[in-house]
Amino acid sequence: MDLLDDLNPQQLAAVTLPDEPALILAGAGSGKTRVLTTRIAWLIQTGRVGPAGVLAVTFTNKAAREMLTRIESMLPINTRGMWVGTFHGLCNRLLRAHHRDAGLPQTFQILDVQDQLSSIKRLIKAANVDEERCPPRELQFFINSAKESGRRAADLSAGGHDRRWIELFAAYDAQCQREGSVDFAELLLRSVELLTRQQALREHYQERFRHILVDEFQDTNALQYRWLKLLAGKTRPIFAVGDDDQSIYRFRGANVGNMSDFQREYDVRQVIKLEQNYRSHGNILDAANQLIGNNVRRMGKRLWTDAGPGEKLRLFEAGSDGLEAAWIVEEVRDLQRHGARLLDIAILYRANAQSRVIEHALFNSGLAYRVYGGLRFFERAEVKHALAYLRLIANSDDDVSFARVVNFPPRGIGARSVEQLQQAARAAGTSLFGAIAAVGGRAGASFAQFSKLIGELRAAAAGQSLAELVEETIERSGLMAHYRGEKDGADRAENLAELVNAAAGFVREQESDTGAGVPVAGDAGAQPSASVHDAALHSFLAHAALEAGDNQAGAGQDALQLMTVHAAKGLEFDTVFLTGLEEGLFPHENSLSEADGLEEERRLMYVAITRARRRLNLSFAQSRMLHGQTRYGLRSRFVDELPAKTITALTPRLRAGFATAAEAGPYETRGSAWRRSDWPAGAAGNGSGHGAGAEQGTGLRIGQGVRHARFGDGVVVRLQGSGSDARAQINFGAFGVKELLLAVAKLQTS
DNA sequence: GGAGACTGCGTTTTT
DNA sequence: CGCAGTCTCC
Repeated sequence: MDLLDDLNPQQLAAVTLPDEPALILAGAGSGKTRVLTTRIAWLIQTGRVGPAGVLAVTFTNKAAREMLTRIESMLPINTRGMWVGTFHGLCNRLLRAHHRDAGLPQTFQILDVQDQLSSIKRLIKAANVDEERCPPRELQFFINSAKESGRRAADLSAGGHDRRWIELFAAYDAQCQREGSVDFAELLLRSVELLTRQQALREHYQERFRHILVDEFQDTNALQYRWLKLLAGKTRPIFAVGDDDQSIYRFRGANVGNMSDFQREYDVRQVIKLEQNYRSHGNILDAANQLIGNNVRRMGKRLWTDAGPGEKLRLFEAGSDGLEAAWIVEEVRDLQRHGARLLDIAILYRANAQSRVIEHALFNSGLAYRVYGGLRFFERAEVKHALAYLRLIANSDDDVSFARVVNFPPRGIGARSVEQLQQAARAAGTSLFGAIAAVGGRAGASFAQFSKLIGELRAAAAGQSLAELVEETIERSGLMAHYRGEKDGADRAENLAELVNAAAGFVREQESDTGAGVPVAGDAGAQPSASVHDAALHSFLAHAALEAGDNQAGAGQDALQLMTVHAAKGLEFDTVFLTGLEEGLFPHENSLSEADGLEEERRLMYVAITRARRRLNLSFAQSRMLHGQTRYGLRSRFVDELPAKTITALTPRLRAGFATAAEAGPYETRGSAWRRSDWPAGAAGNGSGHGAGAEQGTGLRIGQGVRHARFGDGVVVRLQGSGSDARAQINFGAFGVKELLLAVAKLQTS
């Protein structure tokens, strides 16, 4: 059977496991996705299950798509009946099909994080609560945490929580219910409640889904686990794939404990470990294994490869963050000279703020780069504005959207008018839109005009394609004209135009197949939708909320890949630069006070290391500009946890640094081959201007040795100001650290 | 209603 | 330092 060709024994065992609960511990690069998809294909091919009996859950849309693509390439079957998607996408599908039983309008809107926040802000204002006493973000976190642990306001006791918060939680849920909107956590909670309450429905799905497969199981939260258990019932096997060593989302509610709970609760007989790694060379894996071995709470796993040791890891100590960036530029150029593509090189960091210095250096060097993790397409303000109009067309009671665009583009409806309308709405118990008739005067006339616009767009929609509706909406709402008239609005206007394309593309995809996250008629208990166009619009809006879209265009271009370690999870690169390996930054200082915080940081480091296929470059800086001031960091403890024999330490020509000599503690350099550093002329200047303040023009840089007539030999630890105000802090050892005005002080460089 | 000053804040973030 | 969100004044 060619499906099973080339699987290693453990993979084969996992793929062909009998129908029983299974836990697959899949190490980084061990062929996890392959096992998951081959398992599905094998189950179908051997007739153990039909496509409609498969439920496969992932966390990201990308992973879900990848899974579908692979299955389709393995089997000549229609994946239409299969439920493959994200937790949220599948919940959306479930709730659309059974909206009545779930107590929702069929047209319920999905609130993304921003929508939810503005909804909460509106609520706080309406309840006359002081935002100081109740920060919206904190309330949002409170509500989401509660929901993700399966609790509603009624389930919370006042003890421990502020009673006001619980009241606001209840009021928020009531507001969402009234407006027909559902936040991300609600999608899950509503589904869990629906399945818990409706026995017949639950049994229907338990009967239907004969095999349930879960990806990245270590990232599931309490509610998602409950959801899985409800669908599996007592009989259906769950095939859970995960890696406890790659659990890095605890701060978002993920509970690694689900893995051992699952093992216990389902009496999993055999945990299959996938430990053969097909990604990285030996030295990289040795480093990863030794590092993660320092974690106490593990299920236990050791990656190995038959690819040979490969290159050693390289460790670079930079004088400053700017110099670290300059070094990366040099190294990248070197790799390029040896034929490497930029696309295969990643620069990773712990926190987004670190990217700026690196971007600066890359920009000046002319190297192409792409930063992941910014605003995504459907999260952009202009796109959200357009979507708000579309949502109003779909459901005029959507107050979130109403408030967002009633005066955007500006049409003379101010805060006072909106307040007036809000009062009228509250008095009459209607939505904002529904209260328009109750407002008189000039404000009333403005509102009526807005209402007319929405009504006309809705009427026109009946005879239009989705793309035409989108286009007409952005034109007649005035959005397009607004951005065209703005001096920096060209990009935004372009994004609006792109939204029309996105709508057209979406419809095309719908027609060719039925992807996850789309309401499907024909499921048990499904209620037919009102009209074809309505359905298309609603699907599109759900799609926009559930899939934020690509980070940016140009993904395939040959450019360096910059991202946080979190964002790199699941990806791999020939060469990885892992930067900012300093105490306080990685591991992050905030994590040290949390229980299990250090272990999670170490798992993060483990994820970072295992991204590299051939080359892994580690770096840290003696000084780093953070929050407007220079900080001196020590080398990360994680660096010292790596096996010395896998590392080559590099050094810049001038290593006499303040941090090194006086503060860095045990600083012997390990590894053997010291590299004769070949700084390009002016490299120090390159990294300046940004990281280390006034390096430029002073002829000095951090870490440089200098001689003063009175204080003797010293080391530059900080530079600030420029021109005649340029000053340097210099450590003169016995004389202490002095701040000198460079225009005055006579310094000799040494 | 909107541009420009002012303040406060600063891990990570699949949906 | 750089930004996002708020405030103030026209």
